[in-house]
Formats: sequence, C-alpha cells, structure tokens
Amino acid sequence: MVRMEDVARAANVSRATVSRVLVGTPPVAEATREKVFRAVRELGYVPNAMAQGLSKRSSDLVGLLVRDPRNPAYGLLHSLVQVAVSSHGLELITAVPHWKEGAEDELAALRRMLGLRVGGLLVSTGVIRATDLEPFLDSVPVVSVGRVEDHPRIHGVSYNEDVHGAMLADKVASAGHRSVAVLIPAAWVSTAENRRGLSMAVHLEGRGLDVHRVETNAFGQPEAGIARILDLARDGRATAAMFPSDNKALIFLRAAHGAGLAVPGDISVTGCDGIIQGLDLVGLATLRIPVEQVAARGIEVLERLMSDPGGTEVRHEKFTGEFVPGATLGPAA
Amino acid sequence: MVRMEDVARAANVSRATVSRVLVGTPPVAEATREKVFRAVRELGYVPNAMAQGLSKRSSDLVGLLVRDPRNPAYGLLHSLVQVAVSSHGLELITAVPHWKEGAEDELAALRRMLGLRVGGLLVSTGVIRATDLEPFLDSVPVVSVGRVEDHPRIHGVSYNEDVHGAMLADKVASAGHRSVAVLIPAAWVSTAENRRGLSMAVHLEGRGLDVHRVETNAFGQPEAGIARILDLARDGRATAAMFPSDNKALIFLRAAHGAGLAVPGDISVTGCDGIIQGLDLVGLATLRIPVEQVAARGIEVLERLMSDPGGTEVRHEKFTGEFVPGATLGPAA
DNA sequence: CTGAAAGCGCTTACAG
DNA sequence: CTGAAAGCGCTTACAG
Repeated sequence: MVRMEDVARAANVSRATVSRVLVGTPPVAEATREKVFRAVRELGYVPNAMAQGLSKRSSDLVGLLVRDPRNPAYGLLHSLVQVAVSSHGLELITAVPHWKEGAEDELAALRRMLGLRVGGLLVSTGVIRATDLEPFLDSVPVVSVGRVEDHPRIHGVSYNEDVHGAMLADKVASAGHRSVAVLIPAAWVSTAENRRGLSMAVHLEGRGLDVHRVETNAFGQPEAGIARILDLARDGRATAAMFPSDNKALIFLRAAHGAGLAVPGDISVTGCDGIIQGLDLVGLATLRIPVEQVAARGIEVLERLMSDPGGTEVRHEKFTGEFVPGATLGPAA
Repeated sequence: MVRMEDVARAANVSRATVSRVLVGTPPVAEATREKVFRAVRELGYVPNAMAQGLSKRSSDLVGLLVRDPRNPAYGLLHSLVQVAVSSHGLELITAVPHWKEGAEDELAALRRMLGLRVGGLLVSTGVIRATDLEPFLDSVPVVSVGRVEDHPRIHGVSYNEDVHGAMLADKVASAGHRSVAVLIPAAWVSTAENRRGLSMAVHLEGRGLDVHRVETNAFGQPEAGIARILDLARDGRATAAMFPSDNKALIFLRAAHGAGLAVPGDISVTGCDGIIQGLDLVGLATLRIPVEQVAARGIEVLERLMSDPGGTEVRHEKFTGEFVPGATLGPAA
C-alpha cells in the first residue's frame, strides 16, 4: 500500500506538505500543490483513514445502525440517510446487527461503530434498549430515527405511531365495522408495531367496537397469529383485520386467499408502512409513513449535535404519515 | 473517551498487558486477566478500532459497496452478506454511492472503503467499471457479487442473466405469443438489466418471434419506454411485454390498468427478480434470482482470498434462478 | 508472566 | 511557504 511517505518522496517535499495539500490548509505554493497532486494521482494514493482518524481528534464519520435491510422501510431510510449525510459533507457507514435472538448482537454492532470512533450515531433499530446506549451518551451524539424513543437523554425523530394507529382505526370504524381483529406483536419483537397495534385496539374500543387482540411474541415468525385471525374471520366474529405492518397484512391476504376467504367480502384488511412496491396493485389499504421527513430531520439534528455538542435540548419529534385507501378495506359484511 | 492507558492504570498493569488480555495472546496470569476485564467493564472501554487497525497491519473489515438500498434485491443481498460475513468472524461495513449522474460518486464510496483499509471488498453495484477497480487489485481482494463481471482479474459471483433472459423468453414463446415487446435499458443504466433484456430479445428472435426492442437510456426514470409499450399493446402489435425487472413490470401494470388494458387479456407481462414482497398477490410472472447462493458463495470466495492472497485462480461463477409462474402471463390473444 | 519501547500513517502546532 | 518533531491509541517483538 502506498503511503504519504511515498507521495512525499515522489514529489520531493515533506510529509507535512503533502498533508497540507491534501487537507487544504492554506499557505501552500501553487507549484507545490501541483507536484503533490501529480504524485498522488500517479501513485494512486488513497489516504489511510485510520491514521487520519487517529491523528485529527475528530471524525466526520456517521454510523447508522439498521435492523433488517430486507425490510423495504429500512432500505428506504438507509438510502435517504445516505443522501442527507453526504449533503452535509459527512461520511456514512452502516452496520447491521446480526439478528439472532434478542438484542445481544445489536450491542456488538453498536460497539463496532463506537470502535470506529464515529462522530455521530443514528440508531434506527428498535430492539436495542436506550439503556444500552446510556454509557456512550457522553462520548458521542446519538439520534434515534424511526424508532420509538422515550429516553430523556436521547434525541428522537420518529413516527407518530399512536396517531397512526388511531388514523387507521378511524377508517375501519367509519367503514362500519363493529368487530375487528388486531394483530399486536410483543414490544420486544418490534416496539413500533407493538405501539401501532395497541393504539389501533385502544381507539377501536374508544369508539365502542368489539376488539379481538391477537398478541404474538414470536420473533422472526410473522405468520404467528395469522391462523387465529383466519378463524375469527371464518366464524364471522371479525369483519375486519388490522395489521401493524404491510408485510403481515400481505401474509394474511395470502392465507385468506388460500383459505377461500374473500377480501373485503368476508374480511377487510389494513396494513401499515406503505413502502413496499406494487402495494397499490394489491389494493392494500395502508398508511404511508413519512420516511423522507424522518431521515432528513434526523440528520439535521445529528449534524447540529456534532458541530455543537450538548448545545441542543433533547427533543422527541414525531412525524405523521398519510392514509392510503385501498380495495381491501370495504364496508362491514 | 477512555483509552487503553486508563484501563491499564485502573488495573495496575501496563498497556501491553491490557492489550494481550484483550487480544487473547496466551501467556497471561488468570488473576491479571480478571483485573483487566473488571477495569474494562467498569470504565466502559471500547478499543479504538482506528488505532488497532493502524497497529496490526491486517484488517478483518469487509467492505460492501451497494448501489440502491431501496431496491429490495440489494436489501436482501445486504442482509445475507451481513450474516455470512459475521459467521466467518469478519466485520462488515457498507457504503452506498450517492446516486447522481453516472459513476463519479461510486468512486468516492470506493475510496472511502479503501481509505478504511478494508481487508476485502465486495462490489455489488453494477455501474462502477471494472477498470476503476484495477488500480486497487494488488492491495485488496475484490469480489463482484450479483453484478455482471467479465474482468480477467476480478472474481465474480453473479447471476446467469443470459440464461434468465432465455428462460423467460421460452415461457413467453411457449404461451403462444408471436409478437413481443422487450424493454431494454442501456448498459450504463443497469448492466444486469441490459443483459437480461438483450437475452430475452435474442432468444425470442431465435424462436422466430417478432420482437419490439424498446430501448431506454434514462437513468433513474424507470417509466421511460412504458408509454411506447402501451401503444404497442393498444395497437395489438404486441401481445406480451417483457421487463428486465419486477419494478419496471409493476410500473407497466399500473399504467396498463390506468389505460384500461386487461392483463393478460390484452397484454401478458413478465418481470424479473422475484424479491419484492407480495408479488404473488399481484400475480406477476417472474424469475426469482438466487440471491442466497450468490451471497454465500461470494463471501466464501472473498474469505479465501483474504486468508490466502493471490492463491485462488480468478473465476466467474454464475447462478441460475427459477421461473415463478403468475397470472400476468396468459395465452396469446 | 510482564513491561519498556518502537512503530503503524497520519495531522498540526512550532520553528524557521 | 516548508520541514522536523511530537502525538493520536493501539500491537508486538524484545528483554527481563
């Protein structure tokens, strides 16, 4: 690997000068600049970021902790964060916690980012606990994006899951349904989906509806609970089924087709997220979460924290999405 | 930030000893080990990966260059690579080239990874040219995954796009279609999709069919060419339309519905990728690319190269996917 | 079994 | 405008 030393020798200057040219520190003769750049180009020199990071005591590296890259909502977030970060002149690196049981491995991913001495950290994975982040709050600015965050010392930019649940519940109630099944994953499986599900149930009950709460605590098994809801639909004990994610709604739709149930004839269905491509063709009634706003605002907050540590008061901002109508939500049977 | 120095002081040993305990170099007294671990825990010490990287002259960092995280196929690859990498005891960091015009920015992402002195590089983005990678081939093992690769010095693990095109073409021809529109993006827009499209066209022609090649070179504008194909369908000059990705097929389906065309009544449709969730509910006939195999094999090859540089002969392996039947492919009108 | 010392590749005051 | 030198936080021969 070619080092700065090699460039210096080739350009007949000192390492200090090469460094100044590359960093862009002003007092350098134009002729020298050119000599150095030529040597850099000819040798194909790429500065060692480790040495740079060690030497300057600051970092423009931003770490992003994403949960499951195969979830389209995370993919979109990742992509948007990437754009936002680079428009702020920062660099993004991403780590994915290996998703086995629980949060153990998320911690490993966290330590990896911290080891790289990122200048700021974006946490979008829901399962890692705020208390796990606590020990590092003094050394690096942390912003939660798109995940439920209540910690008094961690900035949060996320979705208004309570309102989302209420919005969807209203639509279902307004369609005339009186008896509704709601799938509610355990909080440790997905905090966001848990929150959504609970909110749906609470608001339906608030409007006097009959609610079947179908709780699941199977991690990585989205099919859990689907069979129960199929039964409720078959027996006519529920005329609508609400899911806390489009993914789960799709699984139900598949199962319903397989079981010969008509949607929305026998059972209406709603999802939540609105990110998966082609949902409109499926006709799923859902809610589009405002990923764009959350990503943009999240970086904005992090950037401020990085340039002025401790300057900003901790806030938990929440953004609300929009209902997306679809043929899977019909009038009550 | 707490340094090794602080740990050493707290444990009453030298930095060398702390390092030995943490790295796991054998000759250390059990009592000392415990003292050190206690100090590490109490101080919340996370080793500085930059300093480590600088000091040991090797790296277990693997870099992954992904193109567009919002593409579900990349998301799945990312996720699978993550699992494979960590099962090999390596660490993964991901960089996303900011996608503006052309490949300029992909180079920046590449340099970023190289700057971090990754021990190996996985390149999955199709637009970066093999010649751009050339200068670095001597310093770091590079494996192309899931992208078309012909370079004699770069290992490739990818999809058999030619066969994929042929498989889909065969299905369409067998359904009795005689006149087919094929969307073919320019190679610089997507090498893989270009290859697929060309292969479809060539194989349809080989079976004596009438092929309308609809070529597009609009980057980031998947709608390009859709209108032309709608016209062909409307005029009855094509009874089937083949798309090089599910994404584009979905866009067409949407447009066809909007235009009052029946699928497959007026026009049959096929896609390619098979990754998007809920495709079965849409009924899209497509081909599922073997992302799992490509990811697993890609890491395997990279890992071998990292542990035995220059030991392996360069190969270009290709994996073939499976046709996924769907209602959008019907008999010719 | 443990410590003092050199070195990894940079950046940045400090002199000149 | 430029160079010599110290220092960033580690690891690893080398002594002891």
